[in-house]
Amino acid sequence: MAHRVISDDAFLEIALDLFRTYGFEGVSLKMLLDKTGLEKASLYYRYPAGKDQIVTTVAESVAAWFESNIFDLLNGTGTPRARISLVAERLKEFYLNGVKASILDVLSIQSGPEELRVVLRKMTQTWIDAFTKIATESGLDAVDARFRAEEALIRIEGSLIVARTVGSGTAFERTLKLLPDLLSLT
Amino acid sequence: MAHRVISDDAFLEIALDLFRTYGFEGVSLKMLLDKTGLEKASLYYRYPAGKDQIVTTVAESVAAWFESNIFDLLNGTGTPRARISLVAERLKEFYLNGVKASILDVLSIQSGPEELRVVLRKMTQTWIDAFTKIATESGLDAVDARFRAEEALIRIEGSLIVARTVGSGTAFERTLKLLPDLLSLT
DNA sequence: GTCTATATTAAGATAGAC
DNA sequence: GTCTATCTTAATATAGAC
Repeated sequence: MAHRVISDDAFLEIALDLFRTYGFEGVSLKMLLDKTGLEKASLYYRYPAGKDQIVTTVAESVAAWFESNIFDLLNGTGTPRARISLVAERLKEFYLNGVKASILDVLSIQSGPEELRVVLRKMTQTWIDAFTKIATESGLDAVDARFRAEEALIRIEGSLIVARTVGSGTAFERTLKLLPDLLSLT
Repeated sequence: MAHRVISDDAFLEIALDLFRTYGFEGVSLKMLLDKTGLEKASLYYRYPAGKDQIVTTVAESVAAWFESNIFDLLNGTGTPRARISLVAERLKEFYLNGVKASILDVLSIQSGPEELRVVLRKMTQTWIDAFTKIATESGLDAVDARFRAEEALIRIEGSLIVARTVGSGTAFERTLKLLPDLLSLT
């Protein structure tokens, strides 16, 4: 077969889609090779530590995406309500109306490298912190703001599970609509 | 090695613990054999269809346990608040304060047999129905009751994920405490 | 930096003795 | 109804040509 190339970004996007769909153990190198067109040895050239390194890189790239597309926006300018409504739109796209799973869910299962779980734990904390901050801006005291921030993330994750289990994104879309009120935003 | 026997119930309990910890693809037959003491051929004698059949049987046994320990109780006698508080206790035990994962979460990932997802979907619907019924008894209209029932399940599932990701059961235990209010129970 | 070819290990699965 | 022994396939991983 002739040389084939695929950018690192395109590779990671395909890998993300596979991992969030089938989980770490459910994705084989063969699936990654078939979807990306790479050959096995080329994959190992890019990621010498194999699947462990790929899944960790995927999680880091998602964390980076959230950083610049969700968290920075939450901490940005404009009214809290305007910011959260834009965040809800982007979450809706990232999770494809509840069709695509959360990596905080699927990849936090006890499998794969410990380093992966560290990345996910840090991303979770950053998310809760950002929600806490925007709730605080709306006048809530620190304890209540953090409480509501955790509740908001809980409902996002929980509604994604229910969406997946019953096969309908309704619950997830309703959660997104409620986000401003959940965080008590002005 | 001498003959070893293990009851079907004990086998399924060990299998449940493995599957909810490592997921379907994360559990190998070898892990099941090591934990149960059975040999491979004996396992196939009990479950000719192998891992697919085992995980489906596990899910069915959990569904049966919920039926008689959670759903029947929700549909039983006593004030709604008294019933839900007993249910919360049992959920706390089943999920070991948030340490153990939900099979509606871990086993609903796109892996394993389709039959498994059917069992999980049915169990989810039964759960939502039971929550809806008890909320209706407290005076909520049908639409609002169902709405709150879904929210309650969403928060249980979501708080289990957050508990697992951050490594603390606090969020899950708080959800259980809030259950009566979430369902607006009298 | 990607390829073909090969090696190694583990997983799922079955045959047949007891 | 469990066991030992064996089989087959798939997964991870590497060597070396281009």
